[in-house]
Amino acid sequence: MTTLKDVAEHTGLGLGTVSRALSGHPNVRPETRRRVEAAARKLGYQSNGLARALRSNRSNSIGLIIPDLENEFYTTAASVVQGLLAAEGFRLIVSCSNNSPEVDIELLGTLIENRVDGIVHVPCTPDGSDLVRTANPGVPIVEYARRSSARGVDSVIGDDERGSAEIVQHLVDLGHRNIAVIAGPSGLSTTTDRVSGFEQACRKNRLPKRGCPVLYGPSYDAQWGEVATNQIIDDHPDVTAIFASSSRGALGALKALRKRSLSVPKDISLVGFLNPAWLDVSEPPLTTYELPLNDMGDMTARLLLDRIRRPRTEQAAEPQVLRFDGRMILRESTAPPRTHSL
Amino acid sequence: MTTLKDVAEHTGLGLGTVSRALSGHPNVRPETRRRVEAAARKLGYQSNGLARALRSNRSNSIGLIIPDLENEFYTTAASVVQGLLAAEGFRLIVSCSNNSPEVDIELLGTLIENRVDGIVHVPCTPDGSDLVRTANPGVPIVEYARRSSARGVDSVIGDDERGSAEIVQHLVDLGHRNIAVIAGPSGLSTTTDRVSGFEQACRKNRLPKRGCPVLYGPSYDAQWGEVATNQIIDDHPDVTAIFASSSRGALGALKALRKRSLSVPKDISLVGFLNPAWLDVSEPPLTTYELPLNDMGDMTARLLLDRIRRPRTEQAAEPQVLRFDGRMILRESTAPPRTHSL
DNA sequence: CTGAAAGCGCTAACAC
DNA sequence: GTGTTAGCGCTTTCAG
Repeated sequence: MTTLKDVAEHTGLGLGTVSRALSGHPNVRPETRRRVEAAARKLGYQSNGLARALRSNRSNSIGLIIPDLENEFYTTAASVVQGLLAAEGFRLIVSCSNNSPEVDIELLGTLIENRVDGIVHVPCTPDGSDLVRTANPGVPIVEYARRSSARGVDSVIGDDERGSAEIVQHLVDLGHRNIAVIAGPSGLSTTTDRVSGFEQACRKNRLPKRGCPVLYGPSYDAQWGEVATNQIIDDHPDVTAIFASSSRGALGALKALRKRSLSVPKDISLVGFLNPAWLDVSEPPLTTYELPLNDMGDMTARLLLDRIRRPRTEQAAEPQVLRFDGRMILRESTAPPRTHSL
Repeated sequence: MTTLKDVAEHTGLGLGTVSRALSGHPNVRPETRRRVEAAARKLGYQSNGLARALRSNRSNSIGLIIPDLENEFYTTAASVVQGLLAAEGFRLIVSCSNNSPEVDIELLGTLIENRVDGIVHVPCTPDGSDLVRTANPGVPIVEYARRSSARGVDSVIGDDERGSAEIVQHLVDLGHRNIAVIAGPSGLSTTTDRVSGFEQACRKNRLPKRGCPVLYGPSYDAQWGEVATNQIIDDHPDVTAIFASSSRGALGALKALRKRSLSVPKDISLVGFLNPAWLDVSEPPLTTYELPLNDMGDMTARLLLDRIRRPRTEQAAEPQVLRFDGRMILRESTAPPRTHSL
């Protein structure tokens, strides 16, 4: 592979000059720059980013850790963040923890090892980015979607609590008093917040506590949604409405209900959470709570860039928590509770 | 940040020994290794991957360029590939070209600059990875899903042609003779292959050429699916079945049909292509052609690893083209052609 | 404006 | 087994 040195020798110029010419440094005669560029092109020169990053101590890359590459909730964020960062000259290194805390830690380590300039992190554990944060106070980290107890870390999250409360209230308004929630893994802030919103609404409306089961699961995926739904139908025959607190969970619930030939909303009402593209061509179209994912991704990228670029002294000492409101989307999956038995 | 040198000084050992101890080199006394490890932990040492990669000329990272981060077709591949590579000690750098040839080229350049050990590429143009290939004959590249004219590049693709032909044949068997296809951007091999399969089936069954319009579009996304569907209904009233040749296209078609209150399959039959998770909870569940994405992703990763690890001389001189067969999934979106007018 | 020189942090040869 | 040394390819002083 041709190096800067090769170009220097080829042009008879010094290494420094060639470097400056190629990196757009002002103090270079236009004529010289042209010569260098011509030689570089001719020799097929490709600058070595590793060497540059090592020397200049800036890698121009940002790490992103999401728990699931096949969940639109996270890939939307990835997409938005990558778009914005690319425009600012940063590369995005996307990695996926599969919701495993061990992998998560390991990935954080690798990112640090590769000297990324900043990290967007969807933590898989309550203490989240803490380990890395303490080991490495230098790298700016923004937590996305879920927040953790890590200190000195900004976060951009949706107002899950309020969203949950709102959507449950809608069910109550229709007359439901026995509502089940398909929750995610306990310990994640999203789960906690969504369940908390649910319980808040229950309390406010004096719903019977034991008539409103909360099913914590191993993940947010469709399979768990399916299992949980079957469990609800089997073990809680009084339940007339299900709140699937994630998009994949809703998908699973839909599948389970369909397999059992239960009609939504005639036999049972179903609401989702989040609004993936397919949710309004489902049978039936699902009532849900939409979060402004584009704005959230946008803000995540901006916040991180700001942390990277502004000297620390200028910045707010306290980490920021930016919470985004969503809105309910009424579709056709809810109705007053059934009067017949299943 | 603490460096190897710091650890060396702290332990009173030489730089080389410390390096060996930490990288698991056999020739180190266990006792010494323990001491080094303790010191490293105590000082919060984080090895610098950039320096290692620069020196050892191996970055342990693989680049992946996909055209769309929000399309499950590609993210599934990303997920599978990343899983396999992670197990082998490689990092995956995911980037997204947004189907823009310029961005695509640029991303390839960045990957090369950062000295990735290999590249998985979904090309956005007919000549694909060619530019980089010629500029940089050293880096192994595997093209995924779409193949290009680039020389010396392996590819792993689905048998789009046969899949198309099969699914169109199903429509013909039901009695349809006026079938429209919502195709993607012309020039992509997937588009070409799918259209070619379609035309093959048309010819074989002597369908009227001008009664079977092919709508090429700007992208594979849902919006184009919607636009195309409207166009078909408006401009081709004889069409009784639509072949949406991508998953997002099918989603758009479904939305358009729903908006016009056309019933599938009573008014019009609709088949999709590929089988995202939500496709069987849609209204109606869509008949489609499923590709073995997991196997394809798996093979992509293996092929690339092999190219990276095996000396070039041992390898097949000719680039390989691995074509994967899929299978039709019959659901409820097709029926004999309508006998009424719309 | 340009050249020379000093490293960034690490690995790999080579001596001991 | 361990220490020493020479760079990987680049940026960035510092002189001129």
